[in-house]
Amino acid sequence: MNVEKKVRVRFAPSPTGGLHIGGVRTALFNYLLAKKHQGDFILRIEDTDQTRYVKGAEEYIIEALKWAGIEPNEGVGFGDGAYAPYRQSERKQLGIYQKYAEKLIAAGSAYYAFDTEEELDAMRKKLEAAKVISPQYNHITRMNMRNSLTLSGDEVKKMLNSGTSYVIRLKVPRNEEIRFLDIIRGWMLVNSSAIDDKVLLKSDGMPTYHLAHIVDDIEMKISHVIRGEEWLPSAPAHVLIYKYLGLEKEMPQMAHLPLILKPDGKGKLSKRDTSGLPMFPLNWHDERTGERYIGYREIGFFPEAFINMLVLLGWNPGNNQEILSKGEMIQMFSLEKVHKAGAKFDPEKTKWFNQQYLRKKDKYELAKMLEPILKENNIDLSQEYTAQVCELIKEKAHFVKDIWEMGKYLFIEPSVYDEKIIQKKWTPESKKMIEQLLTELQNTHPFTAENIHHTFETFAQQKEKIDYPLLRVIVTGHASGPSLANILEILGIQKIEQRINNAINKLIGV
RNA sequence: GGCCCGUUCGUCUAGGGGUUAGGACGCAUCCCUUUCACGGAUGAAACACGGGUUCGAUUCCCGUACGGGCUACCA
Repeated sequence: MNVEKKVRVRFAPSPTGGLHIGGVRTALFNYLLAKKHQGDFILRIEDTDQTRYVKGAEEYIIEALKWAGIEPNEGVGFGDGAYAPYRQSERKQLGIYQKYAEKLIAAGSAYYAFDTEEELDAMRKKLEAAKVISPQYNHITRMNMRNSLTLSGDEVKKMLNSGTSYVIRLKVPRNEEIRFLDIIRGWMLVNSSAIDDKVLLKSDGMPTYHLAHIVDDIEMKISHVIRGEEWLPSAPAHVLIYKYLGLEKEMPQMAHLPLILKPDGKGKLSKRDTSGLPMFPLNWHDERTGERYIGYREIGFFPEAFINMLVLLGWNPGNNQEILSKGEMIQMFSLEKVHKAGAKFDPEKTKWFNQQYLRKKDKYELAKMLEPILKENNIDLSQEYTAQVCELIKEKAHFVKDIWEMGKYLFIEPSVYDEKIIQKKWTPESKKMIEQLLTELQNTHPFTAENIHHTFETFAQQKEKIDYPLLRVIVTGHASGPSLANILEILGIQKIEQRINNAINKLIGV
């Protein structure tokens, strides 16, 4: 390992849709490694497949990274560094990839192939019919195809000049051991015979991922390639390309992250998964397909909780700490501690993380976050009042919106009353008890939870037993909730009076 | 099918040749609380299987099973 080399990592998504949480985790791990080593974190857009380009995806990726707090310091949307442009379609215009592809051809490590789609199809069908175990364009089959290895030099020249459509393929050798080190998995050993002659440059002049990412990683001086495990099978081909380019020494270190798996069932997490929590950081609307997906931001996740949950999917700090600030993550992060096995996504635990962060929030902070919901419901109360409600309800909530849902009765007078309690507890005598108690409450000064509690006690001692569940239902409508004295304190005596009177009027006929 | 990767409680994981195999989520019971929640306590719950290596394997090696990934002019 070259210790002199500055850590430069990149997140390189293709703009083919909304960034799903697996992608965010990959970005996060890249970010953490960069920050830990005071390195650079780059966003590169890999838009080499024009047929799959989705409008808005790039903006989505940028916004998602910003929201999650894992911002690149270089690249598309984050300011050009010394290696612009950072969009592969733009880099293609500069002829960067063509140059490398031709270099490989000149070295005899790649070749032109003129086969049409139909010819390729026919070849595969033929191989399948012949029960060839893995039908692919490789060191054997290429000799039966139309390419610069089988055609004469003159023919090739003629076809090239006449504008015949072609691709450039990697000439993968027969029976050669390819070895490389993966930081997470250790040494990998693969025989080249298992690798096909990958297309490097497509007929539209665009590079494939295989060529493009290597060229860019080299030119952008990337030190570590951190990507998902789905890339592991093609990594040996990539090693070969570095070698043929004479860039073995400059090859970045590799780290293949374990996949995030579906919570139930099998397979890797997909955007369509409906296990209860979103698969996207932000709302995503695909204009082309019309599909809509909700995001973590929109259902009320805190970005800190979101990345905390993600970082622990496949990594842990080596102790029992689970709530980690971004600073702590950076400090403790290391690729060596990344797990090898895939991690099943657990929605329950994910919610728990948000709950932990919610509890740590200050009541005024929460009140501010609750404001939009209150506004929506035309509720206009002082911030102090809202803050008190937040303080009281937050222990029960997972999300800010839970405070609204669970504490609604603190904002709005109840119109319905828990039926079970009413049926069981409400009697003509209840009215008297409640009214007497109200009088005592009116004489409670100052109107604090402590004094209210004291009023209850003396009332119960000197007058009669208090039916707490009934009182609670009359004031809040609900059979359960936080301490009644606390609720009463927040509501204040005026609201209590009003609620009790209204409730009695409604219930009297029951 | 072929190639590659993986396998510790239901889930996320710690650990690692000799441990009562630890923590967290979830679950259950109890305590606290006039209720729910929070908090506290307790409990049920795991080294996939078979062979080696070894005095001793959950830990190392090899197989098998199972799971996953890849197998495009997609990334």
